[in-house]
Amino acid sequence: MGRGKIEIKRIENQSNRQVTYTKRRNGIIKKAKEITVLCDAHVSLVIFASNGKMHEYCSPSTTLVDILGKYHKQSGKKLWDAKHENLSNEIDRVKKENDNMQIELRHLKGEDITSLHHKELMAIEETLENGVDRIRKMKDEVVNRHRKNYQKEDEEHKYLNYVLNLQHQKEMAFDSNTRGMNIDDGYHLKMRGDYNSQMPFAFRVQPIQPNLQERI
Amino acid sequence: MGRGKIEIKRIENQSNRQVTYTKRRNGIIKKAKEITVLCDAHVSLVIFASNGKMHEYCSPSTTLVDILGKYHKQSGKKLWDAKHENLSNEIDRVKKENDNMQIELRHLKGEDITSLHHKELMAIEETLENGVDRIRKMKDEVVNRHRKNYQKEDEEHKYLNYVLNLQHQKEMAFDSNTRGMNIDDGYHLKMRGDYNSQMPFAFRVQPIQPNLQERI
DNA sequence: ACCTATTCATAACC
DNA sequence: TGGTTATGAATAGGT
Repeated sequence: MGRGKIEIKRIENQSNRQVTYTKRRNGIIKKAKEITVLCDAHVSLVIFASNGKMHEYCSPSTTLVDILGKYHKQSGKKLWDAKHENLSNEIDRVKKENDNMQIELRHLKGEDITSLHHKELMAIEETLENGVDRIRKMKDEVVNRHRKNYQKEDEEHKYLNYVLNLQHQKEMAFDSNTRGMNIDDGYHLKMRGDYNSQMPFAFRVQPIQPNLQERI
Repeated sequence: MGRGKIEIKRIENQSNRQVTYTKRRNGIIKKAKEITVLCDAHVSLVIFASNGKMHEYCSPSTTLVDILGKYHKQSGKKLWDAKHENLSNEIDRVKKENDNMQIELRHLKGEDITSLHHKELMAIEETLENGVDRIRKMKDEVVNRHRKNYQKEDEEHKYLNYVLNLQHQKEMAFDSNTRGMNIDDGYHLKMRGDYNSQMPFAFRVQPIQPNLQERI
């Protein structure tokens, strides 16, 4: 139902999927409400979108817990015990995963390696060498990026200083002139044109080597 | 949708209500299945008819219990007791540990490092360098140990060969003597004292360079 | 249960 | 995100 028929299979386009999800979710909840009213049924509906967001509907004058209680009686499935067991299994599974990762981590750090065979040691060494390569490349990239930023900021800072200084000089000159003094020593004549070539040397941008030990 | 529009209010006619219930229940369950597939949502649907009969739908690869677990987390409503909560907490804890290790592992392998600061990259690099050092030392140790073992075994093997050979020679000599022949060519005179210095050169242990690519 | 006129839900488009 | 509309789907009422 819609402008075209669609196959019932996962919608690949992410935003289409989201839109369809919202519309259909509303549709289902509407239907759930209707059936509760029309047929006085009791409905519990819990929907999780793929992004993890939850929506629920529960028929009025009931609660999910009530429904679950009834479910428990009717189905004979013991939700609590099952829940228990599930959780325990989940814990075991995750812990095992944990252990494996722990071991891998230790190996990469060169710990607990006495019992390893040569082939295994070689594999670990390769992984480590790859890692070092990548890390070093990224480090270089970070340093370069930072250096560029720093230069840019420094340049701006120097320029600002220069402009402020110039303004100050002018104010000084103005003050002197109002008092009948002339402090034009030829210095001010240079203060036109592009700021970089005519700026006093002290204000020009210098290549900087930042302290690499500091946080960047 | 039907031959006529109906108001959404309780259907008074018992059998109409029953029929409508069945039709709509199927409709809702179908919709639930569809949204599950189309949008990979997770759905839990429990319906009780007014006569008390229950029907449920739960998206595949999930269980009602799972859904309830997620429900519990999202809504904060406590559906079960402290025991379960403890287990849930344990899972959360272990999973978090998992995530952290996962991240550390990735970093050591040089993955997902674009957002890291320089200081962090340095720390990782150091860890990796330490790891490489240790792994290489262990590798050397393994190779040396293996070489020694190999030499030792080889030595024993050669010695055994020598002894067997010697015995064979004696038997040959014995055989010859019994037939009145003398095959003592001076060779046997050397066969006393330590076996190594007096062994024919071909039997002496040679340093061996094993193929390091093979499993040791 | 099945049928079908009718209403409804919604896919595509904006 | 929210509104519109052409179209296919769901279903009310009848058999």
